[in-house]
Amino acid sequence: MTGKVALRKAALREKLVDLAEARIASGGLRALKARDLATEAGCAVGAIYTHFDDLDALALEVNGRTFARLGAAVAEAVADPKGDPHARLIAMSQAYLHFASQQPNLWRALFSISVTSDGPVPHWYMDALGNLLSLIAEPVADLFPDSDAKDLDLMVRALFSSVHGIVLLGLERRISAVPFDHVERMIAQLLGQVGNTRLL
Amino acid sequence: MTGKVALRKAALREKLVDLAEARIASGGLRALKARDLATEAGCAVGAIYTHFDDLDALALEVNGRTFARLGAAVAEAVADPKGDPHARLIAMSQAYLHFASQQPNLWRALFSISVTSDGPVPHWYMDALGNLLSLIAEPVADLFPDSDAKDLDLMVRALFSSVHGIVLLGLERRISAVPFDHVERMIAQLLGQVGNTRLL
DNA sequence: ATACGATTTGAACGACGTTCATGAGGGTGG
DNA sequence: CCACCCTCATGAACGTCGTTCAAATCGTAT
Repeated sequence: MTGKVALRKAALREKLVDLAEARIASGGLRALKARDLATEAGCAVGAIYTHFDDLDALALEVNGRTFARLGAAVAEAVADPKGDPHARLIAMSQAYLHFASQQPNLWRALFSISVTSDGPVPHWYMDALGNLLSLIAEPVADLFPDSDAKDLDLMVRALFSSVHGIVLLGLERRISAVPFDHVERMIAQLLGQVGNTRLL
Repeated sequence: MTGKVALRKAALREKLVDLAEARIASGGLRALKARDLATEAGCAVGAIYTHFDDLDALALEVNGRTFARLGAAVAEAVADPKGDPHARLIAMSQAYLHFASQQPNLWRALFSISVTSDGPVPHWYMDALGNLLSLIAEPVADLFPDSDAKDLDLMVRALFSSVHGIVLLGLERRISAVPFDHVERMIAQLLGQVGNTRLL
């Protein structure tokens, strides 16, 4: 039975990730403190560092979970591919907006960590982003049937970045005192413009 | 002569802002440390706090300068209003991109501080943003002559946020391994799509 | 039962932002 | 010209943070 310590170890690890997720969700990345975490988890501060290189690594683990849920939420929004390309793009974007607005701290952490940390991007990060982009690629390809793959890829990235920017600044009270449904309208307005002209 | 101490005081204040700007420019907001700053300025740590409430306030002062330069750069890009609305929008956006790419840390600080700090937004912040938005508003109004002011305002904000998002993610090596001129193309592609259809 | 190795402990370390009693030095009224 | 005052600069000190590490703990294999 080579498992008793392994089980405890795995349990503590998961508990730490759970607690870290809760703390980030409620107070943002800044609320992730080693001592608080250890106290709440019922272990010593040092124990954290037998499971994670540092707190950034722990936050990255939380980001992994968050990104998976985000991807699922967006994928679900286009699960059955009925509707014209515009409608699908808008549905995905609004799923993105809703996800971001319902858990702003977790969502923001997705993009804050990557700025901070210096190491290589984790594989799952690029994978998750790739999945998101490939979801967008289908309706975009329908909108620009005559464009080559390179232009389409740029347009997909441009649209993702655009929606991301609208959501980012839209959720920032300081910048846009814009109410929530205005953000929805901005997204719909922008995406409604796309696809009536050849690229470039 | 009620001025000798006032001069020294003003000089130190400006020196602190200069040094803070240089440190943020070279190492990001994280590189703004009270002790380093005091050492380089030739004063004691405590002196910083006679001029600024805290380091955030000092960084905010730097942001004020940065935002002014950013506004000037974008305004210069559309100084003489020849060219069609698309060309003007693209020129402004690429000025924005160039500014952000040439001083990424200062540019990022513009949007990092506002997330962190909790107080009310400084007046100059909203003013500077308003100026930027009004610059965009003119070509956008040309592109949508039949739309009402409310829709136009939303479209202006949507376009600003979109370009901001493209620049933000485009400069983030981790997310898009996209070379610089691809970012230019993404902006041109997106903006080229806008204005051929009625809004909403 | 004993010894080993992995895991946990929590005091300790260095760096950080910020504060505050103390000191120094121009501005001002006599 | 002097002495008082009051503002500003000083830098040691405080509390908090992330992180480390020698020592203790405790399954587990022999």
